[in-house]
Amino acid sequence: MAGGGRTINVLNVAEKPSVAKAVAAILSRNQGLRVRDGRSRYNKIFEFDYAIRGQPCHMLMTSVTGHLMELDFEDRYRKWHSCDPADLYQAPVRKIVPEDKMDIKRTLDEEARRCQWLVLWLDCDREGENIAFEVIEVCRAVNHHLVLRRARFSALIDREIHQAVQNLVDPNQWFADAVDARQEIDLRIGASFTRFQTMLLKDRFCIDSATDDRNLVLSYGPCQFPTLGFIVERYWEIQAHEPEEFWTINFTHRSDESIATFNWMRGHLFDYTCAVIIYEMCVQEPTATVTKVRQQEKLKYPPYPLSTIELEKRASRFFRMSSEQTMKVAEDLYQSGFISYPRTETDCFSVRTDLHAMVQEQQGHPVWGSYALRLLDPGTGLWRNPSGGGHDDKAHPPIHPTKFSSGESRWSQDHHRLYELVVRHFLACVSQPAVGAETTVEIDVAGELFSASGRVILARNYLDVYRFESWGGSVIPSYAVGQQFIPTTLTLDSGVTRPPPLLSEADLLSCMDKAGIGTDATMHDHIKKLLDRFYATKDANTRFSPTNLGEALVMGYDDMGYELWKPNLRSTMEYDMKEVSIGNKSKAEVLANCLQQMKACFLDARVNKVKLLEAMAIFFERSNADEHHAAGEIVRQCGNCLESNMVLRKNRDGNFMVGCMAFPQCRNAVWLPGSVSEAIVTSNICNSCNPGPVYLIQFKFRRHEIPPGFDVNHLGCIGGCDETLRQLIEICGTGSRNPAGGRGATTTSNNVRQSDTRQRACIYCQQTGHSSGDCPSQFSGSRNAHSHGTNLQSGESSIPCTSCGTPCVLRTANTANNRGRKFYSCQSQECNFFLWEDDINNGTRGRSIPRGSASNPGRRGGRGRGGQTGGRGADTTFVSATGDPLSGRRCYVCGDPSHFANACPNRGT
DNA sequence: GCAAGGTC
Repeated sequence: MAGGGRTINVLNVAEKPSVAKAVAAILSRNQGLRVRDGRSRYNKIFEFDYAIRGQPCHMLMTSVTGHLMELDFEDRYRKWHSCDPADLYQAPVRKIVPEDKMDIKRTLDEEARRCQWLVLWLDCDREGENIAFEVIEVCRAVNHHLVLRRARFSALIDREIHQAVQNLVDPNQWFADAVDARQEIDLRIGASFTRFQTMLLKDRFCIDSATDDRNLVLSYGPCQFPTLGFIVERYWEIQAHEPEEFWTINFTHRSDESIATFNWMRGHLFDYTCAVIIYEMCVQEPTATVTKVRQQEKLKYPPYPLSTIELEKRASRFFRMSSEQTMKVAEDLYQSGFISYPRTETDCFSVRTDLHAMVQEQQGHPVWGSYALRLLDPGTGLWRNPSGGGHDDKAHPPIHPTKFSSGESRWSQDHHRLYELVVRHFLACVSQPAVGAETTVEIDVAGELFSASGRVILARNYLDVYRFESWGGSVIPSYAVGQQFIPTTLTLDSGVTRPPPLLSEADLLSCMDKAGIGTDATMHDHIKKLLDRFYATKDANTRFSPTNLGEALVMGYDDMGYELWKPNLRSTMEYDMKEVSIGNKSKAEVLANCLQQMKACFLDARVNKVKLLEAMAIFFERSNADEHHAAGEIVRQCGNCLESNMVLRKNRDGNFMVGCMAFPQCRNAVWLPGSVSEAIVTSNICNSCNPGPVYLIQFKFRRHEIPPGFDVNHLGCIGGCDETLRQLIEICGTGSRNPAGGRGATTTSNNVRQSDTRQRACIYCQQTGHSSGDCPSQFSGSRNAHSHGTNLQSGESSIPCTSCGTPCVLRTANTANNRGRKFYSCQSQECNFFLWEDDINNGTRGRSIPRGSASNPGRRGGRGRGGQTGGRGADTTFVSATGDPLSGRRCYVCGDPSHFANACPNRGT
């Protein structure tokens, strides 16, 4: 770039009007800056003269508003019935400027024609780079000779902007490619699954949530579904929770000064007897000896500078504002100049930011003005340079006030609240942390350790301005090591574990942030979409529950074994995009790979659509239109409800069954041997079974799973006449599973969710249709799993363990909650099967309890996995707080010193 | 009538 020469026209394009204005003001130093309208009313054109490396330039500075183009399928694939949704994985796509962006395009067309250079001032992230190429495409189309240059800047600060324009670079194709790939994948997956599940389910079920079901769309998207997944997963976790009683010892001590509450350092025990024994020891020797007194200064730090997600989370927590409303109000405050750009990941201020000036602006405020004054007074020592949270999007600063206001007349309550939050948060960030003095005291009572702590606030500092947070103080008496005293109260108290709460909006945003679902600018959109699509609801406490529709969809895909509702898919895509953006992988390679996998997944989901239909049928009535869609091959008429047909189905785990189509109203089912690898309904009819016709099924068994003498191919009948099938069911068992706990059993709704009409299964063979009392497998001789290997005494009640086949013995519980209640427990050392006797009559098939949680016979797996469940902290291992076994003590049940009562094998007999 | 990402 040689200096001097003729003046050239330079078209500068920013991502949004505010950036165009700011850059123009900085570069022109407000000297000779002219403004005129373009074709779009929002996107003004600024004009000024400037020299780039000595080259005199007439600068035209304008903007777009985000993406200029949209990706969509070519016209002939746009109509929903125009093609098979599977075709959308290779249907041609194109980028076009949508109608509402045409006026911006016209401005660019007109201005680009008369310019020699195009300088791109888009945000310096991947999306910005992609928008840069959209602008290039539009401008180059009207002017092939344009010289293309990219300005790289990380903040709208004088030095940064001048430096950027003097050091122009090339646009980064890799960054733009990564976004192209993301757009295409999102479009193809979203459109194919949305069309598929909408067309599959909408007319088959009476979905009552929609007011007008002609417009009902059951959308699928790689961000909205994982977001729904978080809500459903937590909901299932709550459903699966079984309260457990626990016991804890509380100790208080009152002195002249105050009262101290000492917490048991074991936390709590689930074994009542163990707790009682320890409690009795404490009662017998109640003298407490102080073993430790620790005094510490504790600091409570102010929050990091405000990013979008934190703004949304805090507005939700402090004001119960929805993230959508927060962003709407923040946008308005930004547009009118009161706060900085509200979509930012950055949570640290640049060292060049003039923080003092920002604080000075606030000193006239009637409420927090005096705090601002104290901050500015070096004598108070209140000022502290803010620390950062380590995030920087290199495009925008943290959200902070940009203009003083003591409240505008047109502001709504939410405007007032949000502006106040932004200002107080900012003032807190540049303040000293609160200081407290904490005292922790540990005492020993009969070998048991207890602790208590107190806190005195020494300096509130930032808490004076950040009224949304508090830090409680509490006073306890003074203690000295070796001091002894007698408790004021010493009690054994019970409590129960509680399930975790439903996800709040702040929780949901955290989950999304952690899993990389959405961006700061779109997270609230995804949450809103779930509400708009009737997939979830939000209560007055900002907590989310899935609707029947949302739960059914997730359940359907879960039953298929797919994690389409989990965040992994998005994370993988994000990883691939990163690879494209740094040149490790090509766009074509990532697209081909991802789309091939997703198409296979789509085709597979379509084969297994019966899972979605079954899940929907749990919650919704079938509509008349469904008559034509049999979800399987008909085997016979149902002999139970006499209304519907029995059809052959394959489960997620690959096992076959024949079930009534009226499920869940009718739960008649015949489970087939677990060794079946293939099953096809034939047109052959059984000659002996009634009422007919009963169509024969061509089975293929896995060779290594059936005994010698049986053929791998078998033309069988499920009507009851088939001896071979009956024997194989006895030998190999069936593929049926214990229905997972925690879903569909407890919530009520006006939809069909039939927990109480569940047909009970026989505990021996797990078939429905008969009870355990008349199970045919009980009389069929030597192949019975439970007839061998027994060492039961005669007359002792037993059942076979449905987990491992070893006989279970009947025992009597001796815990506080269940004293006297009988239960079966498996005799095998390797198996943890457990079943309450009275549950047998409820159709429960028992459960296995994890090793090492001896006092926890009731926890059910459920669908909820991972994450914390409420309350269960300490296990019941009988060791002291230091980890040493309590010396000299023995199991109180059997006297054996090698273990304690909680691990005693004889406990409860 | 589908996605998610920009932004007004």
